[in-house]
Amino acid sequence: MIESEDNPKPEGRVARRQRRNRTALITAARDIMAEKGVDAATMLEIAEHADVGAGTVYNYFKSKDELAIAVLESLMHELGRRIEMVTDTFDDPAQVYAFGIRTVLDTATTDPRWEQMLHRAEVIADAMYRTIGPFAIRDLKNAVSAGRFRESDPAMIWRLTAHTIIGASLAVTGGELPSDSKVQIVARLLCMAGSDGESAEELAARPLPELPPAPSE
Amino acid sequence: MIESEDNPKPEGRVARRQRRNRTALITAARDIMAEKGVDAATMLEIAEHADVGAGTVYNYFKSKDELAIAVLESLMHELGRRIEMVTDTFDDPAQVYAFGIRTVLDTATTDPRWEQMLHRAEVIADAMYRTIGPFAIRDLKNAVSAGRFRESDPAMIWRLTAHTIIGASLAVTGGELPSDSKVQIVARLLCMAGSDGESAEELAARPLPELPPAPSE
DNA sequence: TGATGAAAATGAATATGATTCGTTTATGAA
DNA sequence: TTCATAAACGAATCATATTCATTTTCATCA
Repeated sequence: MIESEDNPKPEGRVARRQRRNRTALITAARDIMAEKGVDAATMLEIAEHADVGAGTVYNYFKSKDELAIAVLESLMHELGRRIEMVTDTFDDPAQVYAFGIRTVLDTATTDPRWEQMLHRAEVIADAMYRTIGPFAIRDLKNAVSAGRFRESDPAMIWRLTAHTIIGASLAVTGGELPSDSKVQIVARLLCMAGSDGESAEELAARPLPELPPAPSE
Repeated sequence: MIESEDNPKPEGRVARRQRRNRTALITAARDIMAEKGVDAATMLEIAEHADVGAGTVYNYFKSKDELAIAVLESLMHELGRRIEMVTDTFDDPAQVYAFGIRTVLDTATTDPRWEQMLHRAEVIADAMYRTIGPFAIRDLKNAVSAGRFRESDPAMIWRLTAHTIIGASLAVTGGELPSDSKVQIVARLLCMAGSDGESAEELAARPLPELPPAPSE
């Protein structure tokens, strides 16, 4: 029964299970919250999906809110990774942005829950393209390499990108999103850089939405 | 006791009380939600502030969520009104934007609840100014008068502005805002155009934050 | 002026779901 | 093998959104 030689570190197995549990919880919460929204996702459902007891969740996260933040963190991290792939693949970062906007808009026009909010979506989206789109993220990478950012942490740049898209998306839907959809939106934004297994070549082959010409300066 | 001659419409008094109740509820909810956030604001507390019974709220709003949306709607309306004042007063719409960013940043560095999220705020804010700020809203008014927007409803433009600021604010705070702070943020953005009674002259006299030079195209 | 019924208000009761906590189980060291 | 500690557990607690049977308000009209 003695198996200590398998564990060079004394806390090996415990640490491993803890990491597994934490990851499983975030994954389960991410799936459920992205599907139904943060409010509708119950802690019991999340615990069951992660195969732990209801009380165990609170050994890893102080509250549901803290868990939701961890989920958002994880989504943002993944989003950053994928945006990186896209910007490595495409020349014009503005296209990345357009891609994101279009993805959100497509989702919104498809999802019946958003339908009623979107009677003016086409018109507003067009306005958004024309004003924010071409400007906000254009030459994002160039701005970074030209040292226009003082902050060296690239994660901040992805945050900036993602959250600006979220802000713009709220404008698309008239600001009447269900109040807890932040996680849902970010989860959907992941589509913008394709699925996880997709190669850079496949990404490059994806059809991009047309970007209206930038207003002349 | 007959007072029918005071009421040209038969439902005069009822309609008046209904309007008063609805307004009182939105006002109470707005105060409490802006103070503590949507989640922490309880329906009972809101009802008590509005001087109605707990059940009465549900005669006016189907759910807490619907009430929160009405509150956001009301805040956005007020915000639009005030942005209009500011844009009428100042020549450069970019300054309006900078004003908004600075207000959010000031609030965030002052409010102890946000303190821990803001260790990188100064650096990030600078990056935000330099990338989004000068571009996103620059010549907003000119864009409108040049017919660059197809949508004629000016409310959409204020939405776009406000929500972009919200998105950018999220970037400022690293995206780690309490999950239900949307109403809080909009409420604070109201400061950006000064208090309700402030005149256009007083607004013009307010010190504006410096706007970094726009990156050359 | 008082009676009448529909609309609105009420708050006690219900339902849901986050969180706590006393108990049980698993783990690593001695 | 035994012990001490840490983690897991889920039933019980608690907070609060929502419902609903009852009461109150009020415009109408005899």
